[in-house]
Amino acid sequence: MNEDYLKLENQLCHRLYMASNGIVRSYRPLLEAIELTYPQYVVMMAMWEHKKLTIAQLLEKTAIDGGAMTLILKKMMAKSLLDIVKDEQDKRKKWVILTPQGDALKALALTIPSKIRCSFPSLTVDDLANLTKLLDKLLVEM
Amino acid sequence: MNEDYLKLENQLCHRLYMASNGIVRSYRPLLEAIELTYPQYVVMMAMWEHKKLTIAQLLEKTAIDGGAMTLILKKMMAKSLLDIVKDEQDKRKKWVILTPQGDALKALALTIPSKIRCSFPSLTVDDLANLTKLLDKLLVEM
DNA sequence: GTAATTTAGTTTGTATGCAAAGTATATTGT
DNA sequence: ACAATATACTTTGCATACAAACTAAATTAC
Repeated sequence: MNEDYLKLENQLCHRLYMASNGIVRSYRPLLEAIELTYPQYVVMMAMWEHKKLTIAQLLEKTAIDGGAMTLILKKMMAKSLLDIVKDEQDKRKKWVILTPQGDALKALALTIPSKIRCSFPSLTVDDLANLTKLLDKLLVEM
Repeated sequence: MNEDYLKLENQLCHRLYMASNGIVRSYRPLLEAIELTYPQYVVMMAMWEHKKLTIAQLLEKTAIDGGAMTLILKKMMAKSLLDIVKDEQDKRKKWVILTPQGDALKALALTIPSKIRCSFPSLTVDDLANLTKLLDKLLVEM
């Protein structure tokens, strides 16, 4: 119960908090160019890959909050990136469907990952792999 | 420019996003017991260590947004955890000062770090050290 | 020594995370 | 069949991140 345990400098959570905010900050200028916020970009990545998902599946894949998702999907539908249609069998379900415009946006996003990668030159490929592995180990316990 | 680069599964940013939200989520029940939000806890950790900081110093140490900080400090002052006083020399500056009540709260927070640690048993001490090192490497480039 | 700039902090507007409550539909138990 | 429960999603209220605009005070430039 050393009181150093409460020093900010010793908090993994604070590093994660700063790193997550910082990463999103570094995406922002790139995403502004294609008029997406970071969570909207996360939704688009899921949709580019799967083309069609229920809202529940999208929530599970993106880990975005459900309440926020409703608003995010509304905005993205208003921009014609997605369509949302009710399931005929189970009327509680809704399908999110990638539109041709949404799919076309992928071409403009393709350069983003490498640009971001270039913002962190000191991190080696090994560093990134290790960080990924450690974060996955953390994430499975949540 | 492989299109796998846009798969959610391959995004470090998304892992950071989920890990940061998840960690804050795991602190929430512990912090509710002492009526603090996570950013308020971060402010308190800085104040427990330094007792007295200008708002600018607090912003620098916590990496909390300036606009958000104004509101956070107002709430914490309302709870008598902190006082805020203007600097006599430089009237732009304000000092944030830990109150005795704020200092006393530290005793109730002392058990938090070890409780959080216990939520992640699969992460070894080495894992935590490595994660810290890698996040620091990322953070210096921001 | 006054204008221009910088610094410290606040305010405003938008987007999100989250809990809790609410709505509608489907499933289960009996 | 019908009541109780569970599932899918939305809404509401609060806390925060962030950019941009703003105020006030200090510093710099000339």
